[in-house]
Amino acid sequence: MQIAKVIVDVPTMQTDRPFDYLIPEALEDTIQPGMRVWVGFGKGSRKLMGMVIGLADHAEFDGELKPILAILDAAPVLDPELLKLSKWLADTTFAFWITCVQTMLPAQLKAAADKWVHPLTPAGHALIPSAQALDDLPEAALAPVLKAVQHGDLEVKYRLHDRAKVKTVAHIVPDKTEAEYAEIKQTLNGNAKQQAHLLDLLTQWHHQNLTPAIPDVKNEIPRAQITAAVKKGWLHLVEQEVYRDPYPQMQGQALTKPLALTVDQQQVVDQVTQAVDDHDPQTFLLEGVTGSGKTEVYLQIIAQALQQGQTALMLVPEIALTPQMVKRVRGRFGERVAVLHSGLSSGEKFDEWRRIERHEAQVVVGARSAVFAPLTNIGVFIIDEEHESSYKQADAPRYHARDVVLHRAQTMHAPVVLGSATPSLESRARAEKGVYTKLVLPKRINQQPMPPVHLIDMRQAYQAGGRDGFSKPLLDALQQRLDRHEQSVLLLNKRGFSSFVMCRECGYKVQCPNCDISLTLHMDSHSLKCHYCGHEEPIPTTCPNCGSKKIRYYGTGTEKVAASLNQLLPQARVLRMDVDTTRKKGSHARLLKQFGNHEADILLGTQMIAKGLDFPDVTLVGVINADTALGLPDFRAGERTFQLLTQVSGRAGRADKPGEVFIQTFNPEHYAIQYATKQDYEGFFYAEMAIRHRGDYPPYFFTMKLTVSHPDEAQAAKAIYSLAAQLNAVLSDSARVLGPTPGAIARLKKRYYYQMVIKYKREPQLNAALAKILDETQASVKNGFQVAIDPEPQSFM
DNA sequence: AGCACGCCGACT
DNA sequence: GTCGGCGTGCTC
Repeated sequence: MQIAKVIVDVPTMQTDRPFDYLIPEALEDTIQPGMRVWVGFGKGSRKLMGMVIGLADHAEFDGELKPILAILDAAPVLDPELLKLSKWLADTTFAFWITCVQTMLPAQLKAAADKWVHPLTPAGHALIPSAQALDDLPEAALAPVLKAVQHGDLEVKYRLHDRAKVKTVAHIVPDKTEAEYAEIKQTLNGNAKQQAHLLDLLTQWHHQNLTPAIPDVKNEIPRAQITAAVKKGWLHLVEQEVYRDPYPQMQGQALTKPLALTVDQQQVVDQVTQAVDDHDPQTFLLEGVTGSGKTEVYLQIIAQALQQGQTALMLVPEIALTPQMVKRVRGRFGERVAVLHSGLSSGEKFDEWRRIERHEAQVVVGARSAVFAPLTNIGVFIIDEEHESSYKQADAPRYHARDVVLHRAQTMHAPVVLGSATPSLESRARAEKGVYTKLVLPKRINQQPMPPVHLIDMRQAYQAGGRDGFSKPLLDALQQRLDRHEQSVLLLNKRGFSSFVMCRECGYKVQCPNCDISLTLHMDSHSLKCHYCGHEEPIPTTCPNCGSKKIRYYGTGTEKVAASLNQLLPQARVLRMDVDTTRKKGSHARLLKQFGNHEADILLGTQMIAKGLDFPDVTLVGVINADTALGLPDFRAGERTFQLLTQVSGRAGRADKPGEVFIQTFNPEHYAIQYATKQDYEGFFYAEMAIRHRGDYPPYFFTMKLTVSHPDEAQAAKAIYSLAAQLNAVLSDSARVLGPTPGAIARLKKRYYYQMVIKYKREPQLNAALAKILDETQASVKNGFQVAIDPEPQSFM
């Protein structure tokens, strides 16, 4: 008797364990761990997707076993390494095992079952003439249908819909001999020109043994002719699987050759390739200033792994923002590269995933979730811009891609390269302790100096002739670029800022009815929106509170700044780039292309313009508000500000045209801003470490955030205090507990949030205690409680 | 999550 | 007397 251990697609604590299922004889030799299956679960005949996590020859469960109903995959979709990784992920992030499995697979493999009603009797037939999805029924029809099901007039069946659609293209296969085609051509009417042409082509294809794809010949013959020819038996069509290529424009291009390396670069490449050769799972921290040639170093390291017959995994923060990186990697390794990121359609993602799984791609470039790419025999892992907070997933499973990489690298015995101009404090501190090997690229390639950075004290800006948030020096510098036909980039640090509507008379701000925050102004849709729950309402003309007409817009959105620029520099063409103007797929690339084509003089945008921009004619970078993030109650505020300023500063100037940077700030003496001005990472690191040490923050302490929410505020508060008491009982004296406190947004989607943060050095009992808490609170989930545990949270609000 | 079992109010 | 409300407990 063969038994399969299956975890089912029910993400709850009680079901977060394997269940035993009987393997039908017919499936005995086929079924393997890592395959998705279809199983019945629970009373009734509810059917679900499950994942086989192991096989056994006897059941541990002594009740009656249900059988596996079907296997959904011809081959395992998770190999043993990834299957093990899924369990590790569940344990370390306090997430359900099945949730981890789902996040590791492309969305198209998330199979779900729909309920369909089928008529059984004439009475049932009268109600539902033919089979129909239960979810499609109008609300009102539901009750009588359910009644009919109980009476036996209708039957509910489960229909599994796997979204894993494979795209195919029809190919033309000539069915007759050349002689036969010639014969047919004789019988044609003289004006049947298209048919004659098709016969000529068929003759030619038959001769050359070709089976062309329809899209490739659709300009030569109309589709109708082909359909008619199929009927006449001249040819038949064969559907062939194709991959949806996210970068078709790169096909067939010649591969780039490795570039000559500087002495510094060569040293880095040598050290890492040595570790690749030795299968030495050590971690390198590559500290390289902007323009120091990190990418070429990555490419040559990857080449070494490939040469050994191994594969390579490279993570980048968000590919949509760094198209150049994909271009460079694909340019070097061509078709061997698979790309995985959120900008792809789910079909494209699925196809790239399958190319990896079938070993057709050996190099993967992707954003956070690409860390689960089904590569085998990985020779090297690379994380570019390793300090980026987007590597941490904000919702379950709350993993950090860096930790997953380090774990996979251990099992694969492969080295890891963490690259950044401004490494995270955590990584840099590990290098300090010798846990990571520090590598440095201190110089920009071509010896180009860093652009001079001017700090502008905004407390005096208005006396000195500044207007509308722009200081005089920045305005002058912008005007100068306009005169010289050079381009400028303006960064609006939007973190902690949003545009809102406020009444001048009574100070009333329009709030979201579901959440405890102000609504954000959107001029494009002429409405107020809640960024958290999606609530939308029209902009009021009078104050809802006091009835005054003196309602006006506040904030520093890019719209408002663009409007000011229009007034101050009327001749400047301004391109806005933010979440609003880049929401549509491809609009990001389109805007960048426009700017690259000189269709605008000034690119104005938020965080997203700080990354990967590379325009030779940009000679001015201006930061409108450097310090909006500094006021936030977040111990990483200084680090984030330093990183952002350093990053944008590197965007100004090229070899022939020296650049300049202007940073406007209300805190010119702040250490993060000071060190950023001097482009002094090491100085910043030691200053920040001292502060972290004083405050018992990472990297000196680990952190763990617990959040409890409930529709009733008192319930939520009560629950978090009881959790705090439970944890305090197991924590040692060296641990620090912050809170409990109400969440920064105390109410969200009609739920009240309370949270606490634990800072600790070593708490052997903590994980077990948290697991226990999760287990116990699960029982209360149906009473409206939600508990979330976030290891090393990125946000403390 | 879903579905069934189970124990208390307004109806044929 | 029954139909049906949703509390609670299990799912191989």
